[in-house]
Amino acid sequence: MALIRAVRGMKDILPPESERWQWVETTAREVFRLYGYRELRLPLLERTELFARSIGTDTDIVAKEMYTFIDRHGDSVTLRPEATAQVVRAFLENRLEKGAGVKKYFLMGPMFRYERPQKGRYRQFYQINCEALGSDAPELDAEVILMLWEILGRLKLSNLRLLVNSLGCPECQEDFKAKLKLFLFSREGWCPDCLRRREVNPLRVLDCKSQTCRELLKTAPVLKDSLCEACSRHYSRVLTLLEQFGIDFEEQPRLVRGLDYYTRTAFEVTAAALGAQDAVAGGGRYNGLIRELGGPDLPGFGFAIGEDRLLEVLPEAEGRSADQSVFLAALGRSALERCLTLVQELRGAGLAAEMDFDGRSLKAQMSLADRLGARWVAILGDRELAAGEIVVRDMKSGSQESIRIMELKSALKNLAAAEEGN
RNA sequence: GUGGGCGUAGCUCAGCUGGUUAGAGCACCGGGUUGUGGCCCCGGAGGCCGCGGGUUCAAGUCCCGUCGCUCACCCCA
Repeated sequence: MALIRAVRGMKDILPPESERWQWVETTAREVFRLYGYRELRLPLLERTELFARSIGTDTDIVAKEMYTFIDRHGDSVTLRPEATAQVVRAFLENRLEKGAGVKKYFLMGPMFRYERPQKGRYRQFYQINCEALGSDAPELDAEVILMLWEILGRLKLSNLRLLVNSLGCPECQEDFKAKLKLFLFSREGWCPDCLRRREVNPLRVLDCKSQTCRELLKTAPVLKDSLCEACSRHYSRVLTLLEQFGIDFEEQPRLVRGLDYYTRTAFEVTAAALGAQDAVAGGGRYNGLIRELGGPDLPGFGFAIGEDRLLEVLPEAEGRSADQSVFLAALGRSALERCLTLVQELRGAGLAAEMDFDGRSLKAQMSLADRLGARWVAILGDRELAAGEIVVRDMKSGSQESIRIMELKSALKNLAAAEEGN
């Protein structure tokens, strides 16, 4: 019978890889805590109109990549393709704007987009999201980017590039789009995709990968020149702060974002090792979004880390759990009985402890302990039982000694603590 | 949605121009004597060669189709 396979574009995350995921998430949580960000846990399913209204009907995400279906009640619902829209929805629905100061949230979990899978792109993929609502200060932009940088740094990621740009406010964008369109239609030789883009979404021509388009774009108008006074000041303040924070960044005047709601600061973190899908994180400011979704006119800033991609560039050695576990090897029936309670005592003391119930030979149990990655093995046979002792073996060094059974718990705790100190 | 590459053991892969019972390394199970893992030695189990059809005396090998994986385009985290 043919086995049932996972749905296309969706993958299982298994040990030991899952431990690396935990480590990434734990690290991010810790940094979020330091900066005052608190966790939001939101549904995977939202009403379809939420994404249509926020992301933009003409974007690819909404036009052809959403998992949308009609539920049993006849409502159109969609598996979230990104997080910002639903964070804003929850923010408004729960009246969180009444809170004090800048509202800072993070969220992690799966997102869904119906795309053709490839390296670094899955139909169910994971994001670590961060959103700060309620301030338009350039200091906030810079601080959030700094926080992202802190997370990436703690994860020992290197060879990353931070690309920054400003998309301006809707007025600047209007002005720029007009100039750009004029330019695009005054030149010949665009690739077929760009011929389409210059009609539908001219900004996207700017990051076309085709060689000929790039050549043509060299004389294209630059967003920066179309920024209004206020947007321009905001942008340069952000850049100054990033410099002060000692963050290496590159201005990327052609960086645009695929979602309609972005304004002013936009940024992306890329990793060359990833191949075509090289953005590990991306984000920016979205000053009109909250009002667009029916709320007050509040500004917002946020980013998303592509967790799957991040894991691909995470150094191999990082995030592996250290082996600190104990294996109890019992010889004979009565020893096994004694071990059953001992193993629980160890766990009660916070030590990871396991044993075998099948009455295998000591050799087999030692071998098992080794393969399970036990750091220490405690051996209990008739001889030890009679003497009230137990043998503790260090699996790394191979040395072992006999101690009182009563002292097992404290002895192992000391060993584990000593290990931790190194 | 479009294009390229690839489907042989749990994993990574050999298998020459079609020719007998399809191989290796790693992993797994057992053994190398009495109560001690890793290393070494010996043995074992494990494959409708993705699936369907065709050509042929003969197909893992050639042809067609199909499904899947993968990389790239598109788009994005």
